[in-house]
Amino acid sequence: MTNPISTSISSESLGPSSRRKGHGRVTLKDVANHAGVTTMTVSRFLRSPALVAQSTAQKITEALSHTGYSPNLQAGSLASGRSPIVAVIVPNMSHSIFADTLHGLGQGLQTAGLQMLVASSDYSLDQEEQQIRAVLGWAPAALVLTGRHHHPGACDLIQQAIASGMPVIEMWDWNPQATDEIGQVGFDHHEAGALMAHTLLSRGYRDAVFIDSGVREDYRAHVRGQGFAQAMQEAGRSARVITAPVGDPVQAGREVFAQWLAEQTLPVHCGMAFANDMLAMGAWLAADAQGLRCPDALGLLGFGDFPIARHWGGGLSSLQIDGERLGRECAQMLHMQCALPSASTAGQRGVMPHNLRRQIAPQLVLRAT
Amino acid sequence: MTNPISTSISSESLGPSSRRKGHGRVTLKDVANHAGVTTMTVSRFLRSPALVAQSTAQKITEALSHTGYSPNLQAGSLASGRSPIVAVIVPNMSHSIFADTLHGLGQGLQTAGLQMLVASSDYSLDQEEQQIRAVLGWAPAALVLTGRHHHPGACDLIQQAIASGMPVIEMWDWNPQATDEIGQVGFDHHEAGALMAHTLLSRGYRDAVFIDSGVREDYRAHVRGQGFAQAMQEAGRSARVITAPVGDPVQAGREVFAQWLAEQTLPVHCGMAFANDMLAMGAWLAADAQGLRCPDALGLLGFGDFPIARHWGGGLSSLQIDGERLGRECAQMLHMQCALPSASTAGQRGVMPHNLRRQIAPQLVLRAT
DNA sequence: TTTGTTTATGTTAGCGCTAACATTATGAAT
DNA sequence: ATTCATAATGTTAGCGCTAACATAAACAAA
Repeated sequence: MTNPISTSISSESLGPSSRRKGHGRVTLKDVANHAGVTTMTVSRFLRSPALVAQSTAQKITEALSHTGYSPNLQAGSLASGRSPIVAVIVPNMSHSIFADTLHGLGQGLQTAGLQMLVASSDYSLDQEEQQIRAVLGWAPAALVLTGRHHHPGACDLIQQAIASGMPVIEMWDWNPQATDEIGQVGFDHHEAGALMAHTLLSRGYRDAVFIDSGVREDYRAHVRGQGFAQAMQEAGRSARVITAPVGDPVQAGREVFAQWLAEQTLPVHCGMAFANDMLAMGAWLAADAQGLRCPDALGLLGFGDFPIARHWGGGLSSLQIDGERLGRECAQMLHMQCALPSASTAGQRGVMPHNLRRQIAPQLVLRAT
Repeated sequence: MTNPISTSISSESLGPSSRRKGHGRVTLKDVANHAGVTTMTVSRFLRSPALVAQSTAQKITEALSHTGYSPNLQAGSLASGRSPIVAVIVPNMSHSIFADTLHGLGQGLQTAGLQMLVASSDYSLDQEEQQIRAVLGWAPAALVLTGRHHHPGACDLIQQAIASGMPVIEMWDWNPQATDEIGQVGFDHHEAGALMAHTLLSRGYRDAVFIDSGVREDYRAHVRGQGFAQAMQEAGRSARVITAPVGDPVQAGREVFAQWLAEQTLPVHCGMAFANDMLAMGAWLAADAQGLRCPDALGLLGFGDFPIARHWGGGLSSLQIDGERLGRECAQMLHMQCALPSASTAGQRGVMPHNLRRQIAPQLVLRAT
């Protein structure tokens, strides 16, 4: 009796010719044996304690702690056809916006006892399809994707998933034409771009440009650029979009600004909208070095409102997206759909009261620039 | 024949009295029926194609694409006792360092066909234990934790996991006394703190303070503070550590600096080391506002070398930790241990050639401050 | 031919759990 | 008592897959 815990051995006698031995873990059977009941009773106790008698419950509780039982979720999910896993695919988890989103999503799911299987597609639709295929193998309770554009093969998988009753959410974007069965948690990037244009114009800049991200696959940034350009055009102004180089975004912002400035005839008085705050910060640095101050000579408007933005050069104006809230909203939407083993909601799966759309409106934050 | 795909129906005739119907997915059986072989042959083909005849392989390939089969990983893992899941627990996934780490880890695992189940403990050891318990239910291929301090209950779980042959890694820290069976990927925070002290002293500051994080549970920051203080003491200087307020770290840096400055008798000439770059940036702002310039009046040394650090006020000096690399190193270490179904490595699990330690040395980056 | 060896597939029995039904105690109503 | 409802537990089968063994076919060696 060196170790009182985990002395239990599965399949009691371990018959001489057992063709397959367990993997050494404590199983329901161990607990049941210890408590003097069947596995079903223990299972029932774990699932809905109200259904077992007080006296039995006590014995089981004792047996559980004595054996140190931890349920095998693979077996449980396989048998019940329900899984506590939510699969999430983001383009990149080190970008602060997606990191925030994952954080919010994770926290939100946790409270519902759901777990998060995460993969990053690295902004590649091909990879995304692979990932979707891989995670669907777990028959997750739900699938959370980033954006509305997917590889055709991925679309098939998504359709199949939806058809089988699995909730699917596209986040960080807004697709009014999406099937009513795909959740949408995000905002319209075209509109966001337009908002940036209008903001700059209303602040008195006669002209404005959009500095787009150099990451070719970041189509949401490009769409903002298009929205920006269209709004400018509709206002009768030039609709210029410049693409920043790839690499360190702050440096890219610096460079693209310097390049742009070289083409200008002084004195400059222009609005600049950026695909993200980092680019804006870089531009601010380059401008500041040239003695160009905001908001007189220039109006800089970033995107994302990263935590440092408020502290940058007296305050960088930006379009704030609350990534964490976005994640939490996804989680909340899933709470309603993944109705866990709450016997009441049995029957139909994926009870979606049609409010599968949550618009997370960007918040305009005007500061010194 | 409206839909050529997924016309297959499991358990062929769906006998009149089948007590349990499948969940509607395409199963191995469907593929096997279509190809005219048994499920075992299909399974074998998927696992090690070399073992089935050319002609059969072709029929199976055809059947696979015709049915759109996607394996049920729950069932597979349950039957084989192997799981492609790696469970990862971080304190917070929105902090850029951990986000970078997750990114690196995710990318690294992906290449090995491993998937990542992520949970964040929110810097709470209690929550961490819960999470560990939850993820262990999936009998993951490995467990990756952050830091070397855990709840006693968690330690039991970890020991049990190790005993059952599961690779466990503690990252972002360095515990020379750890069991040889717990992987260590990180660095010694005490030493890192000492390095910060020595750096400031060698730059000519006669005195220096450490600004600690206000997050009580961020013990790694506190340990750096202790290392800093001890090194200062050993150098015969004052060993002052000040704790910043909680909340927006940049703001906290501002405030803590202002407070500190109020206690000084001018002119100031002091080194300051910070628990992270954000705090340092805040202090820089407050100092700059007072006309105190670096490196003459002050020597600021951040920690983490966040991407903006190089652009902050002409360049913020910092101790760089490559979070992404840290994650990749973890992944690489796991590659070796989670030897996937490569028949050759059968037999013992967790073949660890004792090199379960990877020191990720912080890199000193000296800039303007 | 017999025997052995290899190659390709099939059979059986489970992995650990839970849905669905079956059964037995327990008490209340007739 | 008899009947019926309810509460508490047990039985059986099977989720979809794979390990381990068994078999059959093909060919070489004796």
